[in-house]
Amino acid sequence: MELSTSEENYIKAIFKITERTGEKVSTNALAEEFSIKAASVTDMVQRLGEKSLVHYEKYKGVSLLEAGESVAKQLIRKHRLWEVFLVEKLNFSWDEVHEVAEQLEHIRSPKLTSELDAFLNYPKYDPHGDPIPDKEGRIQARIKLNLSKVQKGRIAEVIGVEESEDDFLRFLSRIGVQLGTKLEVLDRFEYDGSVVVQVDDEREVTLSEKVATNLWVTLEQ
Amino acid sequence: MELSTSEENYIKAIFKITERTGEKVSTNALAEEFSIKAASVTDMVQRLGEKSLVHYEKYKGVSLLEAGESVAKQLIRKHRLWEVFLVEKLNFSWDEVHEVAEQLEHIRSPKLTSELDAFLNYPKYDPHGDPIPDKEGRIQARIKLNLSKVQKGRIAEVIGVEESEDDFLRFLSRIGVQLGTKLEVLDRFEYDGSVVVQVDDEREVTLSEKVATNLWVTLEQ
DNA sequence: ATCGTAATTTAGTCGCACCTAAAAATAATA
DNA sequence: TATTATTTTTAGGTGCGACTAAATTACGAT
Repeated sequence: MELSTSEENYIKAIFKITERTGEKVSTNALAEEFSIKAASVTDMVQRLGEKSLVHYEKYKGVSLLEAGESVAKQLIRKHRLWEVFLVEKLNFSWDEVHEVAEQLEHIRSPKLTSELDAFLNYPKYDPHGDPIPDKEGRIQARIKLNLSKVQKGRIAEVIGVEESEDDFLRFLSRIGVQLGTKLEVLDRFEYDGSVVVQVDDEREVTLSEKVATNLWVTLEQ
Repeated sequence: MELSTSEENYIKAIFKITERTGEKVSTNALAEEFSIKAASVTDMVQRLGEKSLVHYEKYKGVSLLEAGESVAKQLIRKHRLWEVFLVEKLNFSWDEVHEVAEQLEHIRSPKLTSELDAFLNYPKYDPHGDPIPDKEGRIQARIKLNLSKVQKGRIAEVIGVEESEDDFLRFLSRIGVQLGTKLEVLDRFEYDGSVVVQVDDEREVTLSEKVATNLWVTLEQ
């Protein structure tokens, strides 16, 4: 079935909000997401319901049916593959990619997607550390958390940043932190939120709370 | 000014048809191009006229104004850059690229275009041998003609193919012909349209009329 | 359990990009 | 030149995806 860009965006948003809240998605939540009016959302979700992409009951919110879920996963796959491409091949920084990837994800061409995947060497995660669904929509989940939440003694691997201002990225490169870097949390100071870490079993560095909350990591084991 | 994909497509088509015919473009010609009705075209060219992208007079056809021409050239630039990308990096063959490039050319991101250009090493021509406009829309013209039209004694450089069936591409690679190959026309047989060429100052090969008309070349000097 | 507020839907409108049918202008031909 | 044929435009209509205003439903507090 051929979907419009708008329809695709609704489906992706429903997926995203469901993932976050676990609940059926309200018209208001979608209206909020797109900065449009709830009445417009009602229109659209009714149409998506007729196409059997979502389950919709008046006043009770909307959830994805299987067909819709598969559409959402393909979109996320394309979005994240393009993000990898933009960062690795075209010198985009982590926070410049989103807007362009929003456009690129709607390009229709199975060959384009699979060849891009191969060209990028079948990446498993995007530059923000989020997993890239495979052709069948399967997602390699891993727990993604803030460095500021990691307990003393644990070893964490850097998988992304929250916001990537130039200045912050320069700071990271100066202390030798990049994607894949292992950080052992040696100590945490609750009173100012700072953390002492050992970078790649070598240097010891103290990171401010701001830095720590900007770093996405995953735990070893 | 933000243009819709449709508006962009009209502008590109007007540019293309003007280039081919040299005349003002008729509503019918555009209707033909998009397989839609002339009445719909009238609607659109009126809107484009109000936006000062085209010059339009009732019953007299339409032509691009400067603003429109610049839009057209940027679209052609993006289209051809993407074609190079698809062929060189993603293993698309020369005749698979058009449809996807039609979609990709509408992506809005100046950074994407300029970085892609750099990533591809500032190509001057696309896989069909057509020139890629630079950032300012300037086009490096070169005369593109069929190998079947080249006079005896002249040296021609292969710059593209018309249709690229797998079988034809395999044949080319077998006789050592690829983009950039120099062909000296040793002889031409008018009665069956075949041509005898010397490939890269080495092998001598006879090409059928069908092969010769499928090869786009440019002349030395 | 009821009442008031917040959330949601319905009804009607608008621009875009197409359509059909009919009218008008232009071009071709006798 | 007059008539016919073709091209183009106008007028009015449709679905999409947004809107506003008004009606309806659901929910939280008393």
